[in-house]
Parts: sequence; structure tokens; C-alpha cells
Amino acid sequence: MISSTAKYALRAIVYMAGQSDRYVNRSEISNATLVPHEYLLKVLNQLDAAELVESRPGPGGGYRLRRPADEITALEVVTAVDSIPRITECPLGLAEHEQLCPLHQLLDDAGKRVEEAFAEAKVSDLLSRKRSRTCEFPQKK
Amino acid sequence: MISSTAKYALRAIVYMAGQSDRYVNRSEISNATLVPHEYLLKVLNQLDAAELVESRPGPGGGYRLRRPADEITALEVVTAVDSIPRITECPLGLAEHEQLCPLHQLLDDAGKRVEEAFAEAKVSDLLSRKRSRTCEFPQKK
DNA sequence: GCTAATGTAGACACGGAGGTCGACATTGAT
DNA sequence: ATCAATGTCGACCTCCGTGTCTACATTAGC
Repeated sequence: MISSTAKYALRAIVYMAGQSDRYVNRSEISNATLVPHEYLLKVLNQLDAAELVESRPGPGGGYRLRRPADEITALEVVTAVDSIPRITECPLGLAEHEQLCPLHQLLDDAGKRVEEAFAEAKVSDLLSRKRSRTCEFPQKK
Repeated sequence: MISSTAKYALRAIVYMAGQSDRYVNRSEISNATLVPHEYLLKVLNQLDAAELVESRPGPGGGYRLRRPADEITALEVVTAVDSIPRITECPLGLAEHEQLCPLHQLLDDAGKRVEEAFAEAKVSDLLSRKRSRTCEFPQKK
């Protein structure tokens, strides 16, 4: 449905959201979310470019959200790393088409529904209440 | 949203649906849908395994639908070649979880909505009324 | 039965997403 | 000013979905 990069981004963002305002370093995020440490860098870079997180180098540095968790939608996180394919015009460029062919309409509708699902969820909605048994952050073995 | 293989399958099925009961050979389907001729074979094999089409070799042979177009849903076509990822249980296998973590619930919800979109559409709904300007079958140049 | 049209099958090639590695740059604490 | 913790960047590797190639099997028509 979405790329694993997008899932990584969501896990990382949700983890940071659970750590209030402190800067969290990459190793800690990687340990908690099991996103590969080096790959996490690329994900965080994209989240930074999308202005969802900010970073600070040096001891005590790391990453944190730029905005409160209830003001960030899951859709923003997903689109920061992974464009959801929407079909707004005829893929053949036939300008005369007022509307898409039924098949293209269906494909676009599927994309639209996914977009809606992610747009309706705020990051704060994704925080697990009972932390002890959360499964969104897999355990390292 | 779905793989290009799934889009190929939909285009091929919709094309066959527009040819009533006659057997359509692979070259004709490939020309009409611009699905690469050799790759189309693999797609058709999967559609055959899913019992959506039947084939006949020899001169005058080819492929055709096994059931009427209004009794096949787009979801059947898509799932014949491409599983839509649903999350029915905790990915960590924590049996104690009565319900999924919020994040996994969201991901599953996205998959569910896509499934619904495709389940609601029959192949017959995807046939273009005005054939002259259809864009679902790209023109070879 | 022969031939041509067609489908069948498996091995191989390509490209992009996912993932790793090593050298470098920046900052906080002392 | 120095050092260590941390982030930054670019090159590389790997795997799998996509797509191609070549040889083989089956059948309609004569």
C-alpha cells in the first residue's frame, strides 16, 4: 500500500512524538523502531526537508518534531517520503477528455481513499496508550 | 497503489471483456493494451491460474474470459496477480493483543479502503462507452 | 501426418527501492 | 582549543519486480 520507507517514517515520527520536546539521537530511534541505522538517516533527511523535524548536531543533539503531534497528519509524513499516485488527467494527455476513462478513474479512486485514510489520522492518534505491549516498535532480539 | 502488473491485468481483462466470447490472441491484446508481449504471457498465466481466463492453442486460439464481465470484480483481477497487504494480526505475533496498535490499524485501514474500491467495481463497469477516445488502451506510436 | 499458428516454460537482463559503508563536518562540554 | 558525540554526504551493494530471449509443446486446418 505504501513503501516501507513510509512505514519507517511513520514509526520514527510516532516515536519522537512520544518523547516530548527532547532531541532524540538516531541510534535511539533506530533501536526503538528497528529501522536500519544508516537507512534511517535518509528517512530523517526527507522528513527534515519536508520541515516535519529539526536536527541538532553535537553531544545531546538529535532530532525532534517541529510541530505538536496533534498538528501533523499521517498523510504529511507519508508524502514527505513517498508520493501517493493520483491520476488527475488522462495519462495519454488527451486534453479533450473531460473525464478519465473508467479504469483510470478506478485507479485514482483507490489512491484517493488511501490519501483520505492517512489524512484523517493525526500523529497524536497513533501514540499507543499502553506502552508496555506496543507492537508498533518491534523488539530487537 | 497497485503494481504495474496489476494494471496490466486489468487492461487485458477489460480488453477481453470488450471482445465478447471470441478467443483473442496474445499479440492482439499486447497491441491494444501496450503490455509488453512477452510479459503479458506471465500476466495471462496468473489470470489463468486464478481461473479468470481460459486459453486455447493453435490457429484461431488465444484467451477469453471464463465468466461474464459483470460477474468479475476488479478486486479479483488485482488479487490474481498482486496481493493487497492486509494486517489481520499483530506483526510481532503477540497473541495477547486483542487489537492492533494504532499505527498498524491505520495501515490496515488503508489496505481495506483500497480493497473496497476494487471490490465495488465490476469489469463490465470499466468498459469505455465511447471507444473512439478511450485512453485506457494507449496508442502505439 | 504435416505445417503454421499459437500457447508454455525457464533462464537471463535491467533498474530502482531498500540497505550499508567509510570519510567528513559541526557542535557542546570541558 | 580540544575531544567526543553527533549529524552529513556520497558511493556502493543487494534484491526483487519488471521485462526479454530462446527453445519447446499443442492444436486447427489442410
